[in-house]
Amino acid sequence: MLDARFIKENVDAVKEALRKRNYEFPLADYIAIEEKRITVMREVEELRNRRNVVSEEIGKLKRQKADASPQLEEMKAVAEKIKSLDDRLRAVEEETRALILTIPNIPHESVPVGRDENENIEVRKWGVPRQFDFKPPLNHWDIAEALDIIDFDRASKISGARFALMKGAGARLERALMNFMLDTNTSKGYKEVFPPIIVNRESMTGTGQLPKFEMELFRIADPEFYLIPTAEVPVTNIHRDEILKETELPVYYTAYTPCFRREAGSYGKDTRGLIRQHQFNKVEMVKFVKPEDSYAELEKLTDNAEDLLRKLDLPYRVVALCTGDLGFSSAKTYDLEVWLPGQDKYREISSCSNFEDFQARRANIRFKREGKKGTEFVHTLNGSGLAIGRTVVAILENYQQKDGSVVIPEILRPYMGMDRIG
RNA sequence: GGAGAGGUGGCCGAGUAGGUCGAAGGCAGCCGCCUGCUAAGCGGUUGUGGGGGUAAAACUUCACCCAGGGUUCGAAUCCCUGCCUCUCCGCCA
Repeated sequence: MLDARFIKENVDAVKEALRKRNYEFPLADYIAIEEKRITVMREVEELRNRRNVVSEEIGKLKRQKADASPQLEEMKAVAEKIKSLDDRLRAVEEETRALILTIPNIPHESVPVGRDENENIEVRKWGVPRQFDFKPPLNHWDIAEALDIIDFDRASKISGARFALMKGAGARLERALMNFMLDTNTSKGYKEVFPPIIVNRESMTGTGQLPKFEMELFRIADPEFYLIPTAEVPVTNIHRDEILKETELPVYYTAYTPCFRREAGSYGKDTRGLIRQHQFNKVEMVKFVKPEDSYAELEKLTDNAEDLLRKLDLPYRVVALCTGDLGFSSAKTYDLEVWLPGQDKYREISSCSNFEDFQARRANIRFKREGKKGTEFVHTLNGSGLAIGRTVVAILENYQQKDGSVVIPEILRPYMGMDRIG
């Protein structure tokens, strides 16, 4: 959420930001209603002041056993007026809040301007895609089914499309990756947490999934809850409605959680395999930092995610998302894309974002500077480290052998208790 | 699922015959004083958000005693609903 006053004082900048994002928004309507909100608010406050003053008088008169009927008469009218204006104020407030919650974040000045994902900018590349002495390299689902480590058919019997049943070494690989990632992240100062994975509406609003993206979430109807689409939601909301001490910052968390996504509107995409599932595992990193540090922290966060890929010896590239491809809440995002020989292209495996104070304002996460009065919003960041299902895909495809087996990356062997599947 | 108890400021904890309560008192914190160090002692001070105001302050005003409604000229105090916490019983991994 943007600051209401900031919008008013920087109309042109906001307009420009929305335009760069190809985002349609009735900004003029919003500003008009916001001005009305202030006007009505002043009116109500003036009346309330009058009420406070006269009510005190009435109290005094009554204690002196004096007659207060003229004041009582006046206050009756005032009270009525307050009530009706209050109703109006509430309506206007709801309207402004509903609107402001659907305005996306303003892209950072370093974000490349572009229409869609085709205009994202490659920032760097690491590793060299392997040359196979057999052709063509297989898709991960063919590899996995041949090894009997992922069973898509039975998963669809149990649940439906876009679910997977991991078996034997496949299940073990999933668990090994989870542990490897958590161990690596905690060694870099991230505190491990294991949060609830069903959350309330406030938490979803805090990080920006609601109200705009209800269609992408699994919802539990009664009582109302939501399944998290990413650990970002519960972990960022750990500090919702809190005021942190300056000395506590920065705060780093890492969490493994299952994630649940409707994938509405992606019916044709990635229908086979593990790439796009309704349920998948992910290890996430989340940071709460001081505003002046957040862009340096984004670079560090991205490097932490990259380090996982380097340790697994998987070729990848880093892409800076352009303004048209940026997520709703994000001010700047780097995507990490891992090389997939089976698809002959790079595919997203991590997304690292700086939300600046956009989520902090929604979730009311503040901090207090030493010796200064008042509070400020923190900056929040998060990044996948990493999406586990897609890491499995990358390992199967990059480490496949001519005989159909898959070599386990060096660093995972202690976790796997084997150096080869099949 | 059944039966009770409770939710007050950074913390502890007063405050229910409705008015002078943003809220006693204590602790912690901060600023002074004092004590050759430390402790004790003395005085003062210390919430958040919004509006107005200012160069910035000062200042002023509204709201906030879990949340949302209601009663009333006036509510931390009365009524209703919800959420959360705790205790006992049942059930259960």
